[in-house]
Amino acid sequence: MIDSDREQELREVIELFFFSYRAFTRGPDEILAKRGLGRVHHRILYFVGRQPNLSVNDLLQVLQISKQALNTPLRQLLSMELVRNEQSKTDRRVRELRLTPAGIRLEARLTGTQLLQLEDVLKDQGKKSEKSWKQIMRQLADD
Amino acid sequence: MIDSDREQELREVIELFFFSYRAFTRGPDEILAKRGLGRVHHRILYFVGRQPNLSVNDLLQVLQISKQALNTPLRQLLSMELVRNEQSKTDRRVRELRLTPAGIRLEARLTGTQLLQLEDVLKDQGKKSEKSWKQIMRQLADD
DNA sequence: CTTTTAGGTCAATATTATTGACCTTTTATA
DNA sequence: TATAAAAGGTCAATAATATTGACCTAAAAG
Repeated sequence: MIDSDREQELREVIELFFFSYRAFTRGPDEILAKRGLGRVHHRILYFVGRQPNLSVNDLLQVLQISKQALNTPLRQLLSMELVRNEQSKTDRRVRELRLTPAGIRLEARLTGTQLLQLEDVLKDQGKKSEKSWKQIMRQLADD
Repeated sequence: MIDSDREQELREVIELFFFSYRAFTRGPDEILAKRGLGRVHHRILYFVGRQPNLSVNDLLQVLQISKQALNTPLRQLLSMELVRNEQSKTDRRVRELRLTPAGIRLEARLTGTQLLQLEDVLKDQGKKSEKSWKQIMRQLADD
């Protein structure tokens, strides 16, 4: 059992998690909405940008969605020429995904709002706080 | 413009945010799914529990969803007798929401998984890290 | 040569959300 | 007091996003 005062502190954490996550996704969401895109499109652009030549299967592992749920938004990004799709040379079943120059630009705009948000907050808090934040989040993510 | 090494550090933050949020909502989501409930039901239970006698309008402000999107899950919680709905004495247009004993128990189970997760992580990290985490999240939320 | 893997796509369905319209009850105000 | 505004509720149509199941090709692995 958790002590009641302690529980109140932890409930603050829960609420901050909820409100900050919402604030953090608002920037990209607004830009996406203007183009008729959704959060999954951003996630695809983000992870393909971070790791070029990512396979479709790897992307599915990261996003934890079904192949069919990925298919539509990925196809849209391909037909908008924001993402490219090339056959791997080592295994020709595999499609390696990369961002096109336009894809790189859109990803930079989307993620850019979040980078600015973070830079703005973290410059006030110091390197040590940032490390602590990451440690906590890493442990949560590894659950 | 943001320095490229700095950008990599901030992209780590973005990814940790994504992965930790997903891990953090998994516990309640699994319990909810067994009862045919969704994340909104948890949010209703959570915020009504935190602030008993919350009005429907106040709840809408917090959740930032439409009245119609709240209506169905709230009605379900009322008919399952997890939430109660009483006319305010000072303004009889207003319905004050409260958890029933069963609602309190379910909310405790749902939020309980998150409290345990947090307690487990934060006990390793110390009070100071916890304060830093909250500071950062508060600033993000207030954006 | 057969099986498995990677990828793709169609169809049916489910969930969750939206906007718009319309209703009652109650309070506030011109 | 008559009327406007606020709080709440609900129906309908639609949209977005997801699921599962089925089935297909191409290429690699056994």
